[in-house]
Amino acid sequence: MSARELRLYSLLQRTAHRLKIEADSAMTHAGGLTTAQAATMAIIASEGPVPQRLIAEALSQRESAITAMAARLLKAGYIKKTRSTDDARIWELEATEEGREALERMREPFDHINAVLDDSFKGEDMKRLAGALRTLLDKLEN
Amino acid sequence: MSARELRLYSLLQRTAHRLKIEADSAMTHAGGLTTAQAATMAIIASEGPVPQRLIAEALSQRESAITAMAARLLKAGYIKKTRSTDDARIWELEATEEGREALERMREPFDHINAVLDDSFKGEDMKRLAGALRTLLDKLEN
DNA sequence: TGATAATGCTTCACTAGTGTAGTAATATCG
DNA sequence: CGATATTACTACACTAGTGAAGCATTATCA
Repeated sequence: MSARELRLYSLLQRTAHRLKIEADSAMTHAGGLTTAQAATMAIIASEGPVPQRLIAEALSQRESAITAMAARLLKAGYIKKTRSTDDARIWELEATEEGREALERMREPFDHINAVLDDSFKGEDMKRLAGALRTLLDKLEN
Repeated sequence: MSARELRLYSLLQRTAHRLKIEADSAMTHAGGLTTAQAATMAIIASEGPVPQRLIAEALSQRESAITAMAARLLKAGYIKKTRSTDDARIWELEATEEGREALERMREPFDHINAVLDDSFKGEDMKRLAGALRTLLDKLEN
């Protein structure tokens, strides 16, 4: 079976897209963050004060995407930006108390998404799927 | 192993995102279409004159997304829109000769993407991955 | 040390999607 | 038959990303 026959590319894209919609719906319903914002906040909250470049790397995105995202999170009052004292080119992002609370509210809807996933394929299959995705991602990131 | 432990959600999103970038790069290099445009064109070209609603369904998208995409494809001269004679609410989309040619040019870059996929996991693994994704997608679409 | 390169971020125009609120056109039903 | 609901699409404001060009700041090296 080839990727072409299985239409693997479009299957992957469509599944990721639908899953994102499901997650966004659960999250905006719980109030506060979108999935993209939650992904960014999760890094900022756990990694302490973190330069934008590292966030871009962690999310496989461009720095310009983080500039825009940081502006939205800043406007919402979820993060604060401060210049690094070591290197004046670097902006460090840090979560505010409000940001941490918003992220905390996302725990439940995110559990829902994980439940959908856990429900779809159990144990060995799940591990194999994760392994396959990781292999592919590593290949794509060289 | 749970979805949470494996960070399956973010792994899936990130992999889909990176793969899309790879595909878009190959396709725009070959000239003409983006992956999103190619996906839409593929349906229009094979399905003959097709109402926008059906394209939205096939791609798991909203109709407003198809309105916008159709406008871009129309502007590029790749499709034509005609009112259905049966039902005056329906716009039917059809590929122009130029559109078919552009789609044809995407065959090679798309083969490249499939090669990356075929290269990442062979035979049984591939089939299992496709099966897992399909299961999940079906569940999400109810 | 001083010119040049590299780095971190921003800006801009663009694609691509959601979701909500519309507008015609068609279907349905008392 | 006419009121009402449904359908197919559009318009709009928004999020979220790319990619290229540009601007300070820091690093590198002849």
